[in-house]
Amino acid sequence: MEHRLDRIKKELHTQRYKLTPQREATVRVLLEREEDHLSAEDVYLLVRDKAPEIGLATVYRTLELLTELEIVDKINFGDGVSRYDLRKEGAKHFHHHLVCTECGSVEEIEDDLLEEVENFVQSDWGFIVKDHRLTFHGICKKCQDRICSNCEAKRLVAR
Amino acid sequence: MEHRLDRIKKELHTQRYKLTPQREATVRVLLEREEDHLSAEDVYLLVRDKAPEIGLATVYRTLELLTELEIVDKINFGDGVSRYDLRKEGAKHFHHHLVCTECGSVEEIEDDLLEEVENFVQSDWGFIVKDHRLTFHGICKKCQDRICSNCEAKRLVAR
DNA sequence: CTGAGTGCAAAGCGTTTGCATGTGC
DNA sequence: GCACATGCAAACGCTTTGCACTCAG
Repeated sequence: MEHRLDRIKKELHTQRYKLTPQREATVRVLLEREEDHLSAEDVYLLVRDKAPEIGLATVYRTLELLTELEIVDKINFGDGVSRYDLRKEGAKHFHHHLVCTECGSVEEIEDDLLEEVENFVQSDWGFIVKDHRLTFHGICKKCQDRICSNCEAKRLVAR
Repeated sequence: MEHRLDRIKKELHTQRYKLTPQREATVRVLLEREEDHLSAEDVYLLVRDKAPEIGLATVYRTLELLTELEIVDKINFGDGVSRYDLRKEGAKHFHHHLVCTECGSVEEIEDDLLEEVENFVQSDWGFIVKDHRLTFHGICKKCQDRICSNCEAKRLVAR
């Protein structure tokens, strides 16, 4: 954890950006809540616990900066809010998301599911892939159990 | 074309929605510009040519209705605007998109690239997939030729 | 010391909503 | 005729920006 914070600090320094307490607090929040998919507002509220005087605009500016530096990914699940997701260290590709339409929970998939598909797009369409976004919408395990007793069966038959 | 319009009209009728000139004009625009990925504003401007008195709010309401009826898909490429894409008739799945980061052009891929991936998500994660969104960001063929003479070579080596 | 960074409030922008009016069925 | 649909303008929510002030390097 501290290790990753140091890396990010170093990256900021390398790019001639100043290391302000606000920026450090924001990065700390992102590291602590890595599993979540926080909106700017979420981050703002959490950072305020550490640094009460911080402004929402600064959080936006910091998140934009971190996006430019490719330290976080800005993602959008179609609900009108941008969410910010720390990039996994050493990850060659973006992770994918499973968004539950029942409870709104978001799971992450680390596996590289798209290697073949990207090769196809590159060879058959002549499109150089730089980045991708893959999100599945559906029903998570927990909600299946909650709302529907025969979902297990459904799951096996589905598609 | 007329055939698809009739189908949509019938669908509206079946669901007890009124067939107003505004709704018909909006659907016509979507049919005519099927290949584009129009924003609500885009649709509004095009519909206004056919029905000058229409209001932007009506366009939004119509697009929302068509989304509910699964006649169009609301998509979001992360630029802060919702775009509306007519569903292909008889398509079992959503098409995917190639967004060029150079010129902003959007190509569509009809092939079902995700069958295997969805099966994996369903069996290994117990997540019932209802829908997906897949977008690749990168450089389209045209821009490759324009900005970079050795892109052809790059493309073959890439990844 | 100096310019990058900040907080605040105001503005921007896409989208939604309240309400009086209009119109398909 | 009547409920649904529309047009307009105001409201909304997220995000960006202008500006004077602050502080990291």
